[in-house]
Amino acid sequence: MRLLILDGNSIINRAFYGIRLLTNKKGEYTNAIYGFLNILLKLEEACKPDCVATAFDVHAPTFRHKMYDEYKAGRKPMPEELREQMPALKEILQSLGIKTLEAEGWEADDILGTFARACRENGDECYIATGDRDSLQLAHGGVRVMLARTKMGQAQTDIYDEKAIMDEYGVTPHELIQVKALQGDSSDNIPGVQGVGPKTALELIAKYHSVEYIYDHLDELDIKAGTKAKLEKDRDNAELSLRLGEISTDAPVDTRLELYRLGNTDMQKAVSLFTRYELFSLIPRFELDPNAVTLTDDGGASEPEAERTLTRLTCVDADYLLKRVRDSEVYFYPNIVDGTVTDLLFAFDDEIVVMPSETPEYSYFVRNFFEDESVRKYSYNTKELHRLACKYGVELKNVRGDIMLSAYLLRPGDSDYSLAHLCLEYGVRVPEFLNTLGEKEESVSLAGVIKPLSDKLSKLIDEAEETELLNEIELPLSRVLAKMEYAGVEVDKKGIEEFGKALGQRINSLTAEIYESVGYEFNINSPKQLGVALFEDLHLPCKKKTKTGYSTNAEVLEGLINEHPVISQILEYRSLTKLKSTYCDGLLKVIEPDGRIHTRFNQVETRTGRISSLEPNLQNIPIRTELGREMRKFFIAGEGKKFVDADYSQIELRVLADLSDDKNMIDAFNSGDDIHAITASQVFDIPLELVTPQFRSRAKAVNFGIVYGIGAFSLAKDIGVSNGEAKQYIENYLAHYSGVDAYMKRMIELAREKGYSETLFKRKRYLPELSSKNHMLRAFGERVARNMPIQGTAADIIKIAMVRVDDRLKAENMRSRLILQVHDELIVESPEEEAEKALEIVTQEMENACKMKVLLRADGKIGNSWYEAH
DNA sequence: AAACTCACG
DNA sequence: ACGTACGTGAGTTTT
Repeated sequence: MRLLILDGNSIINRAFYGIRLLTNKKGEYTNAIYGFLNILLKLEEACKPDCVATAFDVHAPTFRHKMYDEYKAGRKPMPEELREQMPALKEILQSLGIKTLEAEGWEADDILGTFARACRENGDECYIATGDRDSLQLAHGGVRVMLARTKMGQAQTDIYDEKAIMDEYGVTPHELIQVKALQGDSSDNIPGVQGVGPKTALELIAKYHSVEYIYDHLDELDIKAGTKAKLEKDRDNAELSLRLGEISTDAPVDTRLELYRLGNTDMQKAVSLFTRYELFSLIPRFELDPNAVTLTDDGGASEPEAERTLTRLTCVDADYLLKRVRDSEVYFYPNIVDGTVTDLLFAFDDEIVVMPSETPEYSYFVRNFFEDESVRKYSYNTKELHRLACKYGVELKNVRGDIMLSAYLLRPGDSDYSLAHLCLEYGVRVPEFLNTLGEKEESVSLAGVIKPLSDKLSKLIDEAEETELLNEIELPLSRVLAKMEYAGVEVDKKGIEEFGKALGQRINSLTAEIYESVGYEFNINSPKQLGVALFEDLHLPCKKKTKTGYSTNAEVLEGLINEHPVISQILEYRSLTKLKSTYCDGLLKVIEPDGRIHTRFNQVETRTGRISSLEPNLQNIPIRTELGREMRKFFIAGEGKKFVDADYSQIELRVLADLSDDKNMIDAFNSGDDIHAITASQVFDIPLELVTPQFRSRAKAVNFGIVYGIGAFSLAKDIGVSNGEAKQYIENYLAHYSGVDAYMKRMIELAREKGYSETLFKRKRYLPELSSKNHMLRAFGERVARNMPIQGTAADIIKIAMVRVDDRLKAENMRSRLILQVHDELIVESPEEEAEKALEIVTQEMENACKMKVLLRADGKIGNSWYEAH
């Protein structure tokens, strides 16, 4: 038989420090559990054991004293975030049928040693898994030690047997104890011989094999006088160390291997624990069957749902299917391959009807089905369906539900909204479907979950009071976004190419100048090489470090600008290469055959409710520097058209004024537009007419800071004043805008009570961080509790505006089209003769999207390019 | 895959 | 005593 036995404490420690802190939605830490189970899988895969056991330390009551010594010796006590995870891990291991072994007064490695001896004596194979090199001494007589390492987040194991240890250390495993007795180990309180390090110790043992022999023959041996003296002086310590360093082999544990055989998984318990700790990706890897259990809404488990048998039917008669869905609620799943919708699969009770994209009638069916207003449609990822509708020149009408959008509203921090994953999270059974060849057909199974998931999620959305948000904002928005993606934006390809070429030339000459300044050639793009060049070879003062080396970011470099001429060359190099690679080369790669760029808007990405743009990201096209801004000249309106661009003026601050109901701030907005100047006048107590640009800009920074959940330190850094001064600014601010002060406090309190923050439109963000024992995390949660309602409400408002602009353009039969959104800015491409009217519509709908205590102002402009229009 | 840097609101 | 503002996506290098 083959046994795998783990040093639980050692492995969970590696896991904890190797993976960043993770929590489930209740705020329970899970990173060490996740990491441990990951390593366990790797180990099982590597040695294919018949039996598995895990050993944990249990210290005797006298441990307290030892702990104090250890603490003094520099060993850190187990952090609270890790301690909390231990009981959960043990429970999970038990549910997987893996016994956990503990013996009071014994350490885990003594238990490992005991099993190693038992296996040796009984002729069983033994694999010992640990992160601690001390256990290498056990690797003899057929016992192997697997050293677990977490290298860059990846679990890795190295297997050591007797030979591998000889090869690496030049001594036998048992002799490693002798080596350690001489060199000592401060973290284990093993004194060793003062002044003898690993090198000398290894040398001595390789030559003489044991501490005893060395001391018995000390006079005769050929050892350097200095070393001899040290050995003589610490003889007692060496002998004590020998006893301390040897792992026991007689811990009181039951070593009968048949007790530890794999295969006694408590499926229900395991699945519900994996679900509770949200270890979804591990469920299939541990070969757990998510259908073994049905989770009740409160997180408990009940008897599994009955197996459903699906029948698959390929539709051969489009009219028949059209008739069958008329006047009813229809649940269907679009199969998406390479980003485009192919087949549509309709779920009727337990019959799935497939409309394959290859059928001649597909196009006829799609047009009629999409436009049929009598069908109440429930599906998944409706934005893709709306895009398909654009392609066919029709509209997808009467969409009542989108599982992806509902799932996003319920848990906006998740990163995986695939149907399979949602079924795990919400405990929906995935019916299996095998075709006539006996192969699984995933798309059929997924079609089968559309209705049960829709039902479950819509109930939860209702309970969260997010039904209106879903129906009035997100669902209609998905259609608008699809149309924007479909329309795309025209770019001047030649212009970008030439700009890129010019940048390339300047980059080349800068590169040469930088090599000249530094004195040799290196990769300027490598922060590592650049750090060496600046801070070692040029001896520039290093002010900040990252966790891997020198920090070379723009802020650091700007601080060094007077130290050396190469700094400004590097800064220019950085800004030019960024422009060239991300914007010129990057955009050229994604121009489609129609000469336009079709970005994709992600509606289910941000935790605050904003949308994001990807492949390419058109929400971060340069504007802050003049050269970067040039890029915007290449985004142009089509032939005979204009860009109509409108952006909200200070929407987040206006939202804050409204939400906080701060009389002073509301008055400020209603009395004039220059909010930053008014703030400066109030915070710095100067008459409005006397506010200098410098004070205005400081006030602006304070305004931003307030929205972000400000700290004095960061504000000070941002505007270059002392810490105390920044603190004074914030205090003055909150004294003048006392409504804001009270509001911020209320937001944190409310979020702590409810466990989430929410926007005016009830969009929620869950904040387990607020109940964290970690100060940093909790402080972060508090900043988010202040920021999310503001950023999120602003996001909700522009979404409403987008839907209304789209509706108006349609209602007025216009050919103008919304094409881009950049958080507080909307861009419409408009036939020249419609531009003025489009401008009026956009600004009007933006300003009236939401009735607030202050006016929402939108400024608009018309131009031939994005550069001109913004 | 992670770290670093930097573009935007 | 600690580390330091909210929200994103992409290119490059390094492990």
